[in-house]
Amino acid sequence: MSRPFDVTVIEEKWQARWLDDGTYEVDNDDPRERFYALCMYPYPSGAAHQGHVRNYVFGDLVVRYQTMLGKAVLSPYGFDSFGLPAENAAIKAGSHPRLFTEARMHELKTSVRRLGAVYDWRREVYSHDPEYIRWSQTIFLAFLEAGLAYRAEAQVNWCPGCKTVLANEQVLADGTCERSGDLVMRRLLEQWFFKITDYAEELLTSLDDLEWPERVKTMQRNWIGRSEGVEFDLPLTYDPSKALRVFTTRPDTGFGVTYAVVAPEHPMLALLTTDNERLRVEEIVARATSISEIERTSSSSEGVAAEKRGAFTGSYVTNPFTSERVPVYVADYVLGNYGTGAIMAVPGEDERDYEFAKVHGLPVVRTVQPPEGFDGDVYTGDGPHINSGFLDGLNVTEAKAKAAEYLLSHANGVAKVNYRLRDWLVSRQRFWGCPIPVVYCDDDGIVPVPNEQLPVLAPDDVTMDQTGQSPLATHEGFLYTTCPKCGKRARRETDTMDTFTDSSWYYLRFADPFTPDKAFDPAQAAKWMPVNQYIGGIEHAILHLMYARFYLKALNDVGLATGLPREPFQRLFTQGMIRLSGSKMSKSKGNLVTPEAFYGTVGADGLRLFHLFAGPPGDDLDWTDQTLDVIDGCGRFIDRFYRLWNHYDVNFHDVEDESDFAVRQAAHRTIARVTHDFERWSYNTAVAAIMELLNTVSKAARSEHGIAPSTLEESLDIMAKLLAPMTPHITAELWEERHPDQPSVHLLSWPVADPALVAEAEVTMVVQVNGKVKARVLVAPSISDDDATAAALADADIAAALNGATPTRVVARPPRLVNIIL
RNA sequence: GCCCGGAUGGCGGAAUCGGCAGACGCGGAGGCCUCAAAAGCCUUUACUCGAGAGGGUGUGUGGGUUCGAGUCCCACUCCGGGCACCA
Repeated sequence: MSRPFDVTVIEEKWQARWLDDGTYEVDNDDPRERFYALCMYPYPSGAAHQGHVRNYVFGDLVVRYQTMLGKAVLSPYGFDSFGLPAENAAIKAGSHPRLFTEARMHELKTSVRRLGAVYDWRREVYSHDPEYIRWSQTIFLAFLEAGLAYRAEAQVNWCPGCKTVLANEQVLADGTCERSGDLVMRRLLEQWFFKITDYAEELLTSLDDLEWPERVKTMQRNWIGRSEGVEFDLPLTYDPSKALRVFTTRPDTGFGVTYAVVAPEHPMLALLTTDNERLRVEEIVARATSISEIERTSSSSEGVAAEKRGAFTGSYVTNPFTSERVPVYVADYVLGNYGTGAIMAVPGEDERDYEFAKVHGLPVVRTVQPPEGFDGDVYTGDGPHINSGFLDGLNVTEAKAKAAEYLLSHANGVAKVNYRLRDWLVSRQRFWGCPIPVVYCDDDGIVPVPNEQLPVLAPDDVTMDQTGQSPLATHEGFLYTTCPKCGKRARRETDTMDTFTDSSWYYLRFADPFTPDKAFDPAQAAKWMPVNQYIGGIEHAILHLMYARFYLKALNDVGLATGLPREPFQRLFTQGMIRLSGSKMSKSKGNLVTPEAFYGTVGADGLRLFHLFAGPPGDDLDWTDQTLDVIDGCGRFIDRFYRLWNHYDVNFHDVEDESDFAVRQAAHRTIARVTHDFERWSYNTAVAAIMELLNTVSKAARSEHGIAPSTLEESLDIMAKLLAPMTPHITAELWEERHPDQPSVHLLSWPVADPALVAEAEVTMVVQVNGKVKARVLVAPSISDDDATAAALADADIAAALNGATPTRVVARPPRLVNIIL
């Protein structure tokens, strides 16, 4: 498309200007009201794609808009620069991940600048910066000292092909390794954990006060998975001094317990297993621990080898409700790391127990009377209890309370809250991450690396080969060191931290990136925290956002964030994904439409306007055949604005008259609309409002009657200001041409609508007869019910529609509507 | 299976508090300008009956509440997402 101006020259001029002038640099002692706007820490995967563009267009609009509102806006940028893709690329190319990463960082930085997004680049941070590593390690050691970091054995994802542990995200939905395609195994390994479960309750309850999308909050609530129940003892029949401890949320179904189950990992399993049953039990345990998680969890749905999923242990326990003995089974459908790792099984009221009972021929007792007509096998709803002794007749809620009370006094029962949330496994057997700063000494055990020896950096002279093992584990210079306590030879930890640790505190370093002697000065960070507006993709709804919340709470508790809020992100906006013919647009799918394709035609401004206009920011965006036409339309709009600005085809009259008043009203009402739309994240309607205004002003200016110069100038200035956060380049350029004596449009105040012009002298009131619109009359906005009714009945069209009939009722809702009922 | 979210013209979408359904844009149709084209500008565009004036229908389906429902309530269908043996 041909443009009436040189888009590339203008855009590059202003991008250089903003950067060189430090227009969006902001100091911590800035006296203005503060606003912290932040887009999620990006992984540097190369030049920006449309997903990035969408993210940064919204972010940049917030930054520029809040600046025009007179605030000191913190807008930092940095890179989540550790991670697997760089490591894999380096292995493939036989080079160092740093080279690959820094090249990608450069590309991404160049392309966000080309988009016109503005940042305080002095504050740039990136995860693999030795300084950043130092503070990441300091935080780890503070957690270690506080007992929030600990080492334990854990079942992890093990890829036999790569001979390494994988993160959950690296395991595909079918249970195979994303890289080698091997079936991922479970393995018991010593790993580092963060005690996020200590914060389960706070992470859950403080969600309530966050201005986050309900969807994200719900996902986090589900992930935390709070459930209230009772933990109690099932005494062993052959030795009642010993007991199997179980957790249940349905103590009311206790009379229906016909067996008990322990997880294959349960510590009492050996004790429970009798010689006769040992072989079969060991089979179950071997299978459960060696097969993939997917295989273990999917076999029930497919009914594959159902009888192999569990076996009788040979022992019995006593049901405290009935005093009857029930068999104890081992089964893989009970998890070792939730609750007590053992359950009471109630096949009458639990689907999973029923499935198992059916296969193993165990009795089913129903304890809740299902409603009439219920024909299922398992009833989990409410109803009066039956077959339940002292609980008979009670509903579920009543019976739960009474049964819990009974267990408290008869079975060492205790009310208990369990969470689905697990501790955060942070060890990664990877090279391209932040090294975990501890050493292992034969005499002193786990010894933290002392502060003055930080950061612990991975050596550069490594060969990234295809063995799949981290080169740290075999690099003798790195591996062997001296124990900080006793001075003897000791081994370094060769695992690195999950990269989610880096993105859990970067927003704090952004607030105070210059402090040389600590991760951040809480007093400085407190000036900006919490982030006023956080913007990112819905795909981080659980992991990143949960981890970052945990970090700030933990940093508070270990004394590194004293005086800071406990929640990092007050408002969150999650933008929709870009889809191309139904699937997510991504580099790996090779279906990218790069932003570069548009810079020479509609420019960054046109592309930005498209992303704002295309639909609600939170909705997914379908990239279709029509999309290119819409993008052209956005460029066309900018051209029309440019031409009107330059008085192309405009007729003038000298003195302002009624037509000018109408134009001015439209302009001021648009200020009100756009401002309101910005506040409620409705950018598509804000763009539509400005388009409407341009149509109105153009029409007036091109009419034979023409427009007063003062009216045109006022309207154009208003439009330029309203457009400034959306299409920053062209508005800056035009403003400079017209107002060379003034500061840049971006440094001016956001326009305020004149209330006198927003107010309406007359409004259109709809008159209906039996709910159908029959006439429209002009009335004063403040008209009374009676006057509105009178005005409606006086209308000629209404008189005709009534045709002499007498209304049975008139509903007057002035000034919008009067409805006459016959 | 459970939990969220959604369904409006040919398309993306608008309707903020229960009150004119379809703003704005894309696409289409017709026209102006031009030797011609591109660009630009103007008109028109939910469906349907009608030459027209005008009428009827219409927000996934079926009910309900109300003077009035895209909006609220009940039941359902389809689509998208999250979680998925968490006892």
